Amino acid sequence: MSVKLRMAGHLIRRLHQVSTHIFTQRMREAGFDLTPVQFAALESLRHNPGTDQAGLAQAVAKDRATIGAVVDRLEQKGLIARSVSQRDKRARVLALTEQGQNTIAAVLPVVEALQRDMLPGLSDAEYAQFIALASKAAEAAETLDTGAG
Amino acid sequence: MSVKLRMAGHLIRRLHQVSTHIFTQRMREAGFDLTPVQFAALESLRHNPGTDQAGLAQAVAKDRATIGAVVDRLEQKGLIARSVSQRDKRARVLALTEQGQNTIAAVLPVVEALQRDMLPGLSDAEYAQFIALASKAAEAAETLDTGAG
DNA sequence: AGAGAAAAGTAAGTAGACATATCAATTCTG
DNA sequence: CAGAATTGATATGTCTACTTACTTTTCTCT
Repeated sequence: MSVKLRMAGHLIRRLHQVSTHIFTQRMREAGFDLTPVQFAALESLRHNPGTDQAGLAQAVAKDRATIGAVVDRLEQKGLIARSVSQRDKRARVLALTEQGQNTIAAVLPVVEALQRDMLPGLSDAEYAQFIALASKAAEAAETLDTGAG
Repeated sequence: MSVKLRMAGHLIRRLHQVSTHIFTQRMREAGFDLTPVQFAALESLRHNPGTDQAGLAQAVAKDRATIGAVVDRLEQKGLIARSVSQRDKRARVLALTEQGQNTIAAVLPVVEALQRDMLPGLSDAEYAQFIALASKAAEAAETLDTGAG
C-alpha cells in the first residue's frame, strides 16, 4: 500500500475531486450550469434570504473574497439580486431572484440524487457511517475554528 | 439538521478545506513552503524517479495541465529537475534534486504527524474506519474512471 | 513506408480558495 | 463625542483544477 493511500489528506483531496466531477457532470446532463459552490450559495440563500456576503461566506464556510466572486457570477446569471443594505452601507444584501428560486427548485432533486454516487463502492450502511464520521469531524473542526473565516 | 450537513459533497468539501488549511499551517510553522499537491508530487517522485509529467499526473490523480504548473513551481524552487526524454522527445523526465530529496526527508515526519489532526473529534477507531471507507470509495471511483485523467 | 490515431506537453480560459492589503462604514471605548 | 478597533466588501496575487485547443512526436495499422 502506497503512502498516499494511508494519508487522510490525499484521500480527502481525491474524494473532493470525484464529488466535484460527478456534480458538474450530472448538472450539465440535467441542463444546468451550476458549480457545487454556486449551488451551496443558492441553497443557503433559499433558507436565509437577506443575508449579506459575509453571512453567506460563513454559511457555506468560505472566505469573503471567494464568495464575492461567486456572487458576481450568480448575479450575472440572474439568479440572485444584490443591493446595498440600508442599515449598513458596507453590506450587500442578497436574495434569490424568481429565476434563482426556480433554478434551485429544479436542481435540488438532481443534487439529492447524486449524493450517493459521490461515494461509490460503499454499501448503504457504509455510506451512512461515512456521513456520520465526516459530520462529526467537520463539526469538531468548526469548533476548533479551523478553516475559512 | 440543515441540508448541507446531510450532503456528502458539502461534507467532503469542508473536510478538504480543513485538511488543506492544517497542512499549510503546519508546514509554514515547520519552516517549509510546500502545498499539499507539491508534497504529493515530491513524494511520488521519491518512489518513482524518472517518470514523465503524464505519469506523475496519473500518480497523484491530477490532469496534465495542472501537473505542468505544479512542476513549474517545484522546478523553480530547485526541488526537481526536468529534462527531455531521450526515447520520447515529447516527454519530460522528472527527478528530485538533492535539495528535493533533503526537503522531502525533512518534511515527511511533519506530514505524517498532521494526518491525524485533519479529522479532529474522531477516536482512533473512528479515524481508522474513516480511512478505510475513504480508501474503498476512492478506489471504487478509480475503477469507475471518475475523476482526473 | 505512409496515413491516421494517439499521446506528451503547453496555452488560454474559467472557477474556486485563500492571504493580504485597502477603503469605507460602523461600532466600541475612553 | 472623538479616536480606535472592527467589519463588509473589493483588489491583487498565488495556487489548484479542469476543459478545450494546439503542436510535436510517437505509435499503429494497412
